[in-house]
Amino acid sequence: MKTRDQILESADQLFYQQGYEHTSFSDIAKAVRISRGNFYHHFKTKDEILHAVIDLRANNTRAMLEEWESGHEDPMARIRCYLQILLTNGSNISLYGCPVGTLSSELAKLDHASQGDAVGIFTLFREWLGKQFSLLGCGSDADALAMHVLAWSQGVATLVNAFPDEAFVLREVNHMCAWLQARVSDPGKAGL
Amino acid sequence: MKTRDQILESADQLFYQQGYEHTSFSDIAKAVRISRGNFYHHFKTKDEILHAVIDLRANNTRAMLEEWESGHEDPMARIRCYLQILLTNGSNISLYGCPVGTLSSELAKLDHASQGDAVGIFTLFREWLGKQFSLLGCGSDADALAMHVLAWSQGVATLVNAFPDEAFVLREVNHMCAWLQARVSDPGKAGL
DNA sequence: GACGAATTAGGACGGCAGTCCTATTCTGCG
DNA sequence: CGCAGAATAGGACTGCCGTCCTAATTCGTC
Repeated sequence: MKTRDQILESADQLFYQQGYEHTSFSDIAKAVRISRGNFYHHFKTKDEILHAVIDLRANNTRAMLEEWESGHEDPMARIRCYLQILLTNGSNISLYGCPVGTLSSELAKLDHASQGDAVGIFTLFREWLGKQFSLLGCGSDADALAMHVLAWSQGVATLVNAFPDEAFVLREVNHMCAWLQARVSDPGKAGL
Repeated sequence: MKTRDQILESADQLFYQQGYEHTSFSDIAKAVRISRGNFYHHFKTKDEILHAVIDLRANNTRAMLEEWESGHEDPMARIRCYLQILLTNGSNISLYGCPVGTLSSELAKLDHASQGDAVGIFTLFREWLGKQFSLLGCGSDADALAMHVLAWSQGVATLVNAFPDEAFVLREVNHMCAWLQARVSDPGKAGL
């Protein structure tokens, strides 16, 4: 495996676990077991690493979304795949929050130039969810529904990070699935 | 106004806008227009300032909750007060996110000793909301409903920070109010 | 007005951050 | 083998961080 990729992989993980600003070159160097000075050959600045990490995450996200799409014919089942991450990634989320949301929030506070790129990952989910709702015949509500699902899952991630409680996540995911079912089968009754 | 209080007020604001770690002593000194060395007389460490800021926020929160409680007889109206902050504080939230959620997330990543205190502010809202749901006759569901409302609002705050869009917040708050009404008047139909 | 305590200013300090340079080692290819 | 270019190690450099000290000033009280 190329050193550059190892750096990216470690940076990706450390940025998630410790935050971007709190992660130093030394931290990454220690993780990759490489000398500090060697970085300069692969990345000229810390911002450049961040940019590459966001790119990596975006590509991974795209691949995941495509996988869900090719794995399920039913758009509802696809959306459930999205909701399931809260459970399958539960332990990480309760420790570090959602990788997309926390990075976006941190960069917003730092007024960092890459904040837009981080939001871009949100946009991938937003448009993908919107597409699924369109396929379900939600028409002009599709984007609003996508935003609603995004917000819901973000909130659960934030809360479980504050109050680690697996039962809470399970309850909320079930609630979301039930709402999804009701909303699609009878748009009037389920609100929004 | 006492210097100590001015420091706290500025630190409170800067921690919110820039994050705890990204805010330096110099930043606060500049805001209060005080010499850097003077800090040591009021606070021995940065952690001590953070602790005092969290205390301040907790007290402000308690006061706000009591105000809502004494201002409205109807528990539903009280809960709506909570939901309204998303609108009245909309511009700050879209710029910096929720003060409670973002601080809690940051401290979780820093593995900071005060993270528990920050979560304590969440707990204030949680228990207050739970109390209102109890008064509405939700019995053993009260805490779950409180967590649900908390998660919902957190998610909206995170999303509007990523996608500044006032219409989205308005839509979600209306949705929440409608859900609240439905859930209380007919627990079975509205789910959870 | 004088004195002791509280407050303030200014800067010293050690440490680590991000950046950048240079000398050395590795690697692929004629 | 020999050589050019890539990759690596180690450390120098500047600058800011949090912390802490000391001297000067202000302030309340007798």
